[in-house]
Amino acid sequence: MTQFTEEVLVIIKGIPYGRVMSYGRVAKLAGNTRGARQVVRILHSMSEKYNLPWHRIINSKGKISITDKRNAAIQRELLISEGIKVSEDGYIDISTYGI
DNA sequence: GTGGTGACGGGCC
DNA sequence: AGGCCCGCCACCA
Repeated sequence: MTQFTEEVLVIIKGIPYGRVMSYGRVAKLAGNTRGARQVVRILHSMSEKYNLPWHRIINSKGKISITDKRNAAIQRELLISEGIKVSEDGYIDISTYGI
């Protein structure tokens, strides 16, 4: 467990209800501007056991970036259930819901 | 050691 | 917006 990883966990858990943040943004706040891919890894491996709001993480274009159709649909549902508007192809208005 | 692989980002059309 | 390209970096076979 590196320092960066801990920071990422704290930041992600700190994203308020109804807001979203991009991978790169999280990485930057955690202290590594180029750590977006590492954030992805952390989400993949720890989102379940650490109970992370992984659905509040989207890419810099404001779109759900998950390749797995199944999980992408789940993320969309979770966001909508938080009052966030998500278009059918997975776009979120980042200027409204972004941090 | 080594090469392929992403739930990515940014720059440039 | 969206496509293409390249840089990045931990992970895994």
